[in-house]
Amino acid sequence: MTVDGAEGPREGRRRTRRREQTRARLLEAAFRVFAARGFGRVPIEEICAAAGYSRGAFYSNFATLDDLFFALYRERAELIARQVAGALAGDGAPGPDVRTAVDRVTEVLLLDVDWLLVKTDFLVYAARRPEVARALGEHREQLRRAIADRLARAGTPLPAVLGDAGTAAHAVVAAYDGVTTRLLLDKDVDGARAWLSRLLTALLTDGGTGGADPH
Amino acid sequence: MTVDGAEGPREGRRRTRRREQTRARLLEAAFRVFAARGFGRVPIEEICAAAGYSRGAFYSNFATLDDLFFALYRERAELIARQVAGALAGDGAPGPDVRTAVDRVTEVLLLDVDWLLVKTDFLVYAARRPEVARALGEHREQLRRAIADRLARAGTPLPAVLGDAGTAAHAVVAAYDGVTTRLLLDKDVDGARAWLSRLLTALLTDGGTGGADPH
DNA sequence: CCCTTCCGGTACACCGCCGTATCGGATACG
DNA sequence: CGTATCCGATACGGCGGTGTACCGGAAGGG
Repeated sequence: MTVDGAEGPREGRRRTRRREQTRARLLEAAFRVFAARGFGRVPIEEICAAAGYSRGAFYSNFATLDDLFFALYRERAELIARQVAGALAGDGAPGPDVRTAVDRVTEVLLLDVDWLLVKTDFLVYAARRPEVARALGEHREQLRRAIADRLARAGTPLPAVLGDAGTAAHAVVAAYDGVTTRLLLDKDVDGARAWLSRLLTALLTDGGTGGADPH
Repeated sequence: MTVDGAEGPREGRRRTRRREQTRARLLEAAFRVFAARGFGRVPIEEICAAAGYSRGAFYSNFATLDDLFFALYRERAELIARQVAGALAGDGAPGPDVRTAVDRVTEVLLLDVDWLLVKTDFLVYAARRPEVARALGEHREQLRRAIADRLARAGTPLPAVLGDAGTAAHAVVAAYDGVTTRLLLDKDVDGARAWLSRLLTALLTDGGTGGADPH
């Protein structure tokens, strides 16, 4: 009730230093454990152990395991989104060089199989929870729009079948998802990158040979 | 020890009538429950209840829940494979009408969201078990080859970027997987079908407008 | 029509994990 | 440097699910 005027981070905590530390460590450990064993097969204690804590720390920072999982996804997804946006915006003038942009984004998106594992876990998790599905859908939509913008900026001749940049961006996302599926099974990151690059070339250009040949 | 000569289905069971019945019912119930709640979140008893049995029936027919899950996937996957093969082989002469074949296969593959849910569960399950991943990979390879054959038989001009029919078949599978991912989130089967059709058209032809417009 | 064989129901013991309550030690503030 | 506050470790009760042992009764075989 006191009206101490300052900028006021007054809502909630006071002893935030240590807390954030452990929270971060828990999230990081959770990522490793989830990647290795899959969400839903992981007891809370295992994450705590991996992070070097006991369950008390967990219950002090998260309400439930779903809670942590959601937080984890949010954090990493936003990181990736920023990287992708950076890779898309950061290239030079709105040149028609879509290929370069494609390769750069490909590198960001298909970097880490562990992330793909967790992301897919999150997908099936979301698929059965309308609320979560909406959130995930919006996040994907965001990415899609970034791609569409970049495509539009390029102003290159998109194949007639795809129509506008928005549709083409959908195609790009679909290709990414498709390649991901295969990558989850054969774990061949380099092959997947090459293959995605080739797929995108096929989608975004009318003819023209190109793309690295798949391994 | 008696050598009764007949054709001899003598290995194992004798009271097979009832048994197969319950096994089938358990599998069917498991499919429903897994689709609704996801593998890994389902206690054995829930499946039994859905099938109208008690846990005794389960343990009499399966060793573990993983066991049942695997059997379930095998059964359904082979069913689908047969349907796809049929749809591909069953169309007329090796005409260049790839579009028709595409649409027909699309209908089979994107028929049932429940199946896609279970299939994706199985994917993440397999992604963490090399043995299972190999098996699943081989099954996909089989499907891929059927598609490649059909594509080769069509003898139509595939875009240069994709190269041979085998590569093009990979692209088809990737597109299917990609569309699946989105479908899991928005549950729009008709939209997904139209979209897949369009994607495949873009991939398999050089230019040419075509494909139903997405909803 | 008996009887052998097996199937599926029931009861039990066990274990893993969860969530909470409590407490000692660490940390920021005056 | 004292002290109020918070954080995370530990201990406990409880529940849910598993796997097994046992048994009654159904389904084929003769």
